[in-house]
Amino acid sequence: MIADTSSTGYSKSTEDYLKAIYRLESHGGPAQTSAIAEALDIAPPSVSGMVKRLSESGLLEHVPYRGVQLTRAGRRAALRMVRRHRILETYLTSKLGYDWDSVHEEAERLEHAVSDELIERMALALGNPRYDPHGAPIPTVDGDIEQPDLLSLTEVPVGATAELRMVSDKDSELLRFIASLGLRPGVGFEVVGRQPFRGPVTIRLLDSGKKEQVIGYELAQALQCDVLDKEVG
Amino acid sequence: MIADTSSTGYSKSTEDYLKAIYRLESHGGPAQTSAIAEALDIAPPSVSGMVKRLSESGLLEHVPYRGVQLTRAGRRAALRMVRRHRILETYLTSKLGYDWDSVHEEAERLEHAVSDELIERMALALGNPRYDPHGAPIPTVDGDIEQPDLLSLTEVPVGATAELRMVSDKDSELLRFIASLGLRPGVGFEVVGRQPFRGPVTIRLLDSGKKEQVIGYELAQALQCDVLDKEVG
DNA sequence: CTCATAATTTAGTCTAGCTTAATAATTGGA
DNA sequence: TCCAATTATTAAGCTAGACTAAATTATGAG
Repeated sequence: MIADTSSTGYSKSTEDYLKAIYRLESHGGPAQTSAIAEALDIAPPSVSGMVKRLSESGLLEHVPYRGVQLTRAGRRAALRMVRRHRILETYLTSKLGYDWDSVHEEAERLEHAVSDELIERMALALGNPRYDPHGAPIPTVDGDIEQPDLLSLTEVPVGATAELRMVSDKDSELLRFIASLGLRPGVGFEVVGRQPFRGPVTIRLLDSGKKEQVIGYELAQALQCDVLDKEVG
Repeated sequence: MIADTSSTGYSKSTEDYLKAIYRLESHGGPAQTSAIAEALDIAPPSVSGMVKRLSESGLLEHVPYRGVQLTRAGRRAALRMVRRHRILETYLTSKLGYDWDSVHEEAERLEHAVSDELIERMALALGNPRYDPHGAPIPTVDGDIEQPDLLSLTEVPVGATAELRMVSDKDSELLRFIASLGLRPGVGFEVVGRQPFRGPVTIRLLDSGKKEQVIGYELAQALQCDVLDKEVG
């Protein structure tokens, strides 16, 4: 018997690989060995080995030296993990008082241990939420996931009104910082200005006193926004 | 790095061994290899190997061919797992609608993955409960555990009034069955009769219509009771 | 006290998943 | 076109934790 987890029979490692590959694929094209290694903080040869095992189990297809792509089964398993992770984050935040900058770690461990039943009970207790605390869409039980059409703040045109919709859950310092600026998913703002050469973006929040905030380029890149209204100047 | 879990650095296996050994010790004397093997459904030679590793890590003391005893550190770690398990069972039952006959499995997996922080948040949300849904005492954060002085139903004298206090969480069929008889921790009853030769025990419930129930010897052995009042006949 | 049986440990394997070192394939620039 | 740099793979080896088969120790009955 294998060191399996949450009742799928996949190991924790397998589940982590699938999730990472899913993410990489969604950023375009096949996932490269080095990118997987980087994402999981594992040496590249270890990835080669694991990729071989995963493709033998039919979870992905591997073209040597070219990269991997999830099969239908692989994608299903990956989306199941994504659902678990996001339901867990939502539950921990709204029912157990976790801050949005600290749930990621906890969910990262729990997602391998919870049963499907527990996830669905949590989802039910939450009223089947569609987004997690960072604004990321939660896949359905059937593995459907909304593909929101968002721009990073660096791409929102000056003068436009937009809404922050999604932030990565990975960097808790970043999350704490943007929360301190009054930014959370759902908060609207107007882009007041942007400096060239990867310079900062200035926005004015629409609520709470219409404060202006200057946001560095790196940070702005991490903020996924929905453009509500483009002021025609 | 080791396949560690909940932030203690101990592996899932280690945690399972400690818990099992703790249980066995509390049933008297040092835990024997074969008993550990039986409890964990593992072959005895595997236990010998693991016991060696655990004693090298200072979690237990091993006298070859005689058995093992937890060290202070081992007992602390074991009680931490017991606390986790019982808090989880209580939380799942009272906040997520699990039945008492199905929580054990879920808790068994989660106890290795949750952080101390999550356990304490759950405990707080529950009002720091002292007993789990099966009536078992929950160790404190400091590792103190109540040692309830109970008798199994087979030992409660005929004519006495008693209260069901604790049932093992391991056998979900048993749990379903006794629930169907109206028995739960806290339910009081009078022992009406008992047959010799490991025969059945007859009790009369004190509430809900004072129904009489006949309970087989095996089952009666599993019911831990507090004798409230011994009728002097 | 001795011997058979039961319990335990040792010896030798296996697998998953990781490592580093060495080899091979790909790609972009001159 | 060819070579250097990058990227990926193979090779060899490690650890935790399981297994079976064989050897050892303990125990209880005569």
